[in-house]
Amino acid sequence: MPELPEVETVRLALYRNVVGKTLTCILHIRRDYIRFGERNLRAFQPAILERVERKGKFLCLHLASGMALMIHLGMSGRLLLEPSTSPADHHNHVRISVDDGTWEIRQRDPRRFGFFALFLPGELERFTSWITLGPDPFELQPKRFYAIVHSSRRPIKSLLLDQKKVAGLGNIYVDESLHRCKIHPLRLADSITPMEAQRYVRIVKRVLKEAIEQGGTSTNDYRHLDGTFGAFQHWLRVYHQEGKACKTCKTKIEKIVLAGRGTHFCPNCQPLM
DNA sequence: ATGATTTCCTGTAGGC
DNA sequence: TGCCTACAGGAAATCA
Repeated sequence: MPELPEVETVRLALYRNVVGKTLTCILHIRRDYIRFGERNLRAFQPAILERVERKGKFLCLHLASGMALMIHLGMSGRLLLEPSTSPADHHNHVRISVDDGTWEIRQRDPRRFGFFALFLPGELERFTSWITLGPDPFELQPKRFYAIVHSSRRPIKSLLLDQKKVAGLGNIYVDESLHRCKIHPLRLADSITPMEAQRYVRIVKRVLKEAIEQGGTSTNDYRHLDGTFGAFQHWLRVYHQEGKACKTCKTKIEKIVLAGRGTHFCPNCQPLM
């Protein structure tokens, strides 16, 4: 499922391939996939894509006209740049024509947990899930992070999944970062020491950076803008590794359910104190 | 107010 | 082999 590294990989690919080009028209939108801003669709006009912003797992395509296309990939979403001659299937909920129409940006999302929205100038500031996002992990200061965990008695994993606390982490990178940090996912957030908080900030940045360099994790649905696979699934230490030997201590990786999510950890490396 | 639970959706994996 | 059910999960809504 696309998390920060996957969304960032798509953002970088959009920069290399589409920024500076004109988004000509919205060819197709599945009505119940829009969720926000549907009344704006008629207002769409051709405009140059000026810049692509990522906040957490959200992508925001800023157009020279002042309009903004907001995209969330949900859990099975892909953003693909494909020739308009290649066949689109019924999972392509949004299609946008680029320049002369030889290429299209297509959002494909079988499970439809993602969304697409068109915002007119000034409307972005009222989009709650965008403006309430917590800090990006790459801009997270250890002191700020300690303040966040110190004020919550939720299990640390549940807090890390909360986009209002920290933006961009999902199930894969929470499990991976907690294992590398030797913190049990059930530990209450306010039991995290200042030293652990400092270490976590350092380690989560490193994991996310490595994942971006590997082009993200392609376990199931995620693909690059050109349809190719990411490679970070080969570097996972706990996620989807239940029953396998921990890379650090050979103990079997366990899987439990926490906050409704499959949660993977090493019971030896990550003691529940 | 806070945290836990439910809901949306469909392809896939597993059981019989 | 084929059918059926359970499961996967991001974020909003709802519940306790």
